[in-house]
Amino acid sequence: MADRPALSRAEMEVARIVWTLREATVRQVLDNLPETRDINYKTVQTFLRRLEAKGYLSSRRDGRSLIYTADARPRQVIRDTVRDFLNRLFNGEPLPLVEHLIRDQGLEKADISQLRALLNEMESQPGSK
Amino acid sequence: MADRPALSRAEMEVARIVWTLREATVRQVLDNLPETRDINYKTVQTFLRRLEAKGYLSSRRDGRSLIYTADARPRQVIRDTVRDFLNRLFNGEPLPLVEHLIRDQGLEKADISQLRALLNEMESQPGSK
DNA sequence: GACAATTGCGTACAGTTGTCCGTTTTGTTA
DNA sequence: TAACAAAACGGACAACTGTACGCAATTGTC
Repeated sequence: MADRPALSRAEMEVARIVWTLREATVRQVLDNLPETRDINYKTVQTFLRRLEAKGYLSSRRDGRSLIYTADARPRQVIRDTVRDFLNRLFNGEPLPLVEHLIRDQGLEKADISQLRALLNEMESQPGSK
Repeated sequence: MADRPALSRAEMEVARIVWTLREATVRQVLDNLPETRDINYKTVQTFLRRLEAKGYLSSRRDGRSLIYTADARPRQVIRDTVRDFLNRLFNGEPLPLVEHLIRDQGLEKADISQLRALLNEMESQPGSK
């Protein structure tokens, strides 16, 4: 697990899409960004290039295009990113953020029951770490 | 509610401390940063200066020192920051982040019951938003 | 009052980030 | 096969970030 340089906000946004799709070209990433996100093809291309340089993605050629795939383990990257966010904004404590999400970020009613189920599940199992 | 330039990660870290203390000098912010955070007095000073320039804090003089206080509404700033984070990492959906926090960020057993209580509370009330 | 400590103020600076352009290469199609 | 469209490649660049120094002014201490 090489120690890679940190991801910027925009880089993370792009990397996540590749991870979700499992693999993607510049064009596909562009198409999968939210419509509200106004961004140029070339810009996305730059981010993917940088992500590869930083060791987060690999690329292979397919005809005229490059296909990017995960190199670092996404799960771990997300965990680290969230942890950093937690440290800076919530004193490192997850619960206050959960509370904030529930109270201030419009968690739906349906989500609540799903959450409750998750809590039950957690309780029946010993700390999974 | 002026449209202020976004806060960088480090700026946010510093701003949050001022908000928590309600007001603070450079020295106080420095003292309230986590011990693991190795950072120079002058650097903190720079951040506070920039935060004022960006319209997030005001300062008033008290003898030799400057006391910084909130200018923007912290609640709103945090909400916006979390929302941005959510958009980039979790497709804008709060529930997956909550799940991540519970599963992957070591939520304690005690937290679980507290969370359950919160859920009950939410359910008894109509959407607060 | 002299000296040390503390603070503000101005300044600096390399690295990162977000954004994109111009040129070249490579499949595709008339 | 010549022309076209779509990509890559490589370069650019201003703004922002994180980090901190040096100096002067203020204040506390002996």
